[in-house]
Amino acid sequence: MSVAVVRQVAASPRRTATREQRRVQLIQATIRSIARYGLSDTTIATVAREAKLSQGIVNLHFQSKERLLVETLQFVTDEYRDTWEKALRSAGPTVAERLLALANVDLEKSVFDRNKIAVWFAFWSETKSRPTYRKLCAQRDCSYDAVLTELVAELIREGGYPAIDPAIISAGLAAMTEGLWLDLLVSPRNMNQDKARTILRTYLACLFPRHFSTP
Amino acid sequence: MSVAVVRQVAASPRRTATREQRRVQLIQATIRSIARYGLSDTTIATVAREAKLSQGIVNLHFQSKERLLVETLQFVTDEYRDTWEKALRSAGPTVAERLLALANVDLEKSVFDRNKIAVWFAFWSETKSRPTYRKLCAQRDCSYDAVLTELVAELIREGGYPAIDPAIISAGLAAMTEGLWLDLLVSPRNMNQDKARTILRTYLACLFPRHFSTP
Amino acid sequence: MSVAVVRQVAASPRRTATREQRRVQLIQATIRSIARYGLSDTTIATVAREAKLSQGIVNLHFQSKERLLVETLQFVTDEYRDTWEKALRSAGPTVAERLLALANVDLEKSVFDRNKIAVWFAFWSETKSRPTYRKLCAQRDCSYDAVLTELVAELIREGGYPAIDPAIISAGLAAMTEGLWLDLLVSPRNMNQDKARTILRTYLACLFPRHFSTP
Amino acid sequence: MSVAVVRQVAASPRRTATREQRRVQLIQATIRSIARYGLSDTTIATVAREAKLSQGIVNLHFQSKERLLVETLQFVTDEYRDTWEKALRSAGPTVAERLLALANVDLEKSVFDRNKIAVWFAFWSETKSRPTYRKLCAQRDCSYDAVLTELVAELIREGGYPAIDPAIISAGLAAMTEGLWLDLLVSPRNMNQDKARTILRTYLACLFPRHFSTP
DNA sequence: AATGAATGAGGGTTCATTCAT
DNA sequence: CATGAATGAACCCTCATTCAT
Repeated sequence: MSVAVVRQVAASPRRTATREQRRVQLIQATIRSIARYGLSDTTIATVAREAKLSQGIVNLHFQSKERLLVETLQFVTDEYRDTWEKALRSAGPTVAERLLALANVDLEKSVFDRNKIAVWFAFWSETKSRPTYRKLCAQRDCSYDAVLTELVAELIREGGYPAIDPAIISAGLAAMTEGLWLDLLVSPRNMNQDKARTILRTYLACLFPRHFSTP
Repeated sequence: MSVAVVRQVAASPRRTATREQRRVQLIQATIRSIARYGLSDTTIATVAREAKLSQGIVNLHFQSKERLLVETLQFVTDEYRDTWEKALRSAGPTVAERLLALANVDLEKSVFDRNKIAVWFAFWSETKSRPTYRKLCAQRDCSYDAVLTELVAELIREGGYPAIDPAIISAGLAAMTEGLWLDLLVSPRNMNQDKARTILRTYLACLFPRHFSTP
Repeated sequence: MSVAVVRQVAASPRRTATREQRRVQLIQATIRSIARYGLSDTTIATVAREAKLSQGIVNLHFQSKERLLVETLQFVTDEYRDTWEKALRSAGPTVAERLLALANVDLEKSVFDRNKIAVWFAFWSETKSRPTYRKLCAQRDCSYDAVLTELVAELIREGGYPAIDPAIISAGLAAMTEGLWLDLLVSPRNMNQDKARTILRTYLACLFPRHFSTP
Repeated sequence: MSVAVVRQVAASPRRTATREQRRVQLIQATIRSIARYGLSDTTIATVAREAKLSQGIVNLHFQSKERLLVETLQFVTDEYRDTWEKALRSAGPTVAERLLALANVDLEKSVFDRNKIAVWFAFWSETKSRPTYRKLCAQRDCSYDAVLTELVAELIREGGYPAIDPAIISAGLAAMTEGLWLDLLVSPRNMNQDKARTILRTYLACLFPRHFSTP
């Protein structure tokens, strides 16, 4: 993982650290800080402490705290897209397999993680007052939704299911996983990966009984 | 002394009522401020300005900003519970009607509102770093989920649907509405009350085809 | 003096201090700080310390350090104009008396003072990079020069001196007093009020021998 | 090792010359920066940028910002002395010619220049809080005043003017030119070389009518 | 000799809190 | 009860200085 590499660098803040490496290191520290202290208690000091670097370094590499946050959101967004694109590429050949792979990405260990989710919610919660965040967050969903809708459409055709607008189905699917994230965040005792998967699979089995079975 | 007088006045029911009004006034100003500026840009000054009162008033009535926020969350939570309890009371007699009424509460005009939702997300996002918030938010879901699960269970029995754990169904339902809130928050152009209702109804029709029809 | 009043207020930072009084108090503290530490070593902290008030007070009353400085320059400018206007009003009736009174204002004890002069030079030195300062400083000279030129013109007419452009004479006079300020600032041992007065009187005696005698 | 090579090179006269060139380059960059941004906005970064060199170079050659500034003042002082000494050497043989030459130095194109004057005022303004600056600035005037006073004394003797203390005259003359600098700095639209020369010549013609004519 | 990434003290500013009125 | 001036800790950011390269 790139995190490991960064950690290594953090241990020896030598000149060898590339400009880009430092930026990633600081972004990772920002993510940890948001997860740990929340967005409104994340300060340049907490980020620097997480990165085990000095205070001045953030403004050296990002000019301002605001830019650091924007680039952090950008990073998280990119990372998320990379994850599901990769999952799609390594999925089985059938439409059902591809759909399940895509849906499961959101419940994967590295994604269905309270720290990561805390970061998402931090940015979402500021979405209304900060147009920049909203745009970045909206972008995220755009291509994801397109792919999901396409898969749903194919599956409906393939399975001869009643002709329902696939966009309605895919929106419901996406909404459900996001709601499951919230449950993990707020009620971690009542939610876990298995349960989330069961809930989602149950939904899929209900929608596409000829492709998925009830868990 | 004036202290005695004050005590006396404070003890009178009329004064107490006024005191309570001020608190509500400030809590609503807090909600407006969070919706407008975000939680991390909500200051005592923005709250006081929204309430058209002086700076000192918040600490006078709530001792600290932290308490104001907690009581605001409490208020929002109570309001939400009141809303769905009332909806349930005024719902039709059948189980299906009651279930639909409950599910639709989340998509009601006064609830499915970007300002209100922005407040929910603000608190949710701090949930991980502030146990107090988490408890209040978790409470919210507790009784709601119990009622929802019970309704789902009854409907399954009533309709002779395959025996699936009703908790799994109700969790999925609840998750979906929360995900729809997120969509409204982040992509207001792609989401609205009608679409949300269609998505939800489609899901219900799929789950309980003998009770709900596809929209 | 208003300074005395302010001092009194500074000793008891009570609520009785008017908004305007506080502003004046802070401006006076700024002047002392510039005189003592120089403009580039004048910080909000030094100003607050001089005023015996807390750090936050400057931004409370002036929003920013920049505004405090501008208003300080404004204050100094106004004060200077008041001084010479008052001197002119209380001067004798003859033109020569009025001219001497005006010229002597710059060498008066309250004006020909290293602290005050240090403040003038501080702002003048930033004049080139800060248009706001330049405008305020240029304003200062405007009306002063007009009055001085007028007096010179009358004196030339009255004394039947060779017809020289009075603006040239008055510009020279004004320049000389400013140069004397510099001497007091840089070489306080070689310059003092008496010497400055002698230099100026010698110049006037040379220009207008029928009105002024060599000291 | 390369260290040895470097040492060797450093010892060579050619390298020393380069070293001196770098220092001058940096001092001139400092002058430009002060003229452009003002003393309090002149940072090591602005100096390095003006010199088109890296950040670290200033401390490499001057150990500290403070020393750079002192040496810049020293440089400016030396340059000024060189200018008037040269002017004196290339002046005509008569006392009047020498006096005029000396007086005109201050109004010469290379000296009567807003950038240069801005630098002078920057240092003068810090004179009160920084003894080092004051000494350097006072030195400047010392020899200049001596020469000027001597010329004035000779001229008085030569012309048979009334016996006035020549130091009083020369101080007035010097003060006037400094005041003219201020006018150029603060009111560049109302002042220029020609006007300044006229003002000064008018003064000289008034003092020494048998040597100078009114312009 | 020269670079420029990194540091951290200290700058201006914000803001929760206090308190005299 | 209500106000708003005042406080000072803590924020973000700048910048003189250091040092590995």
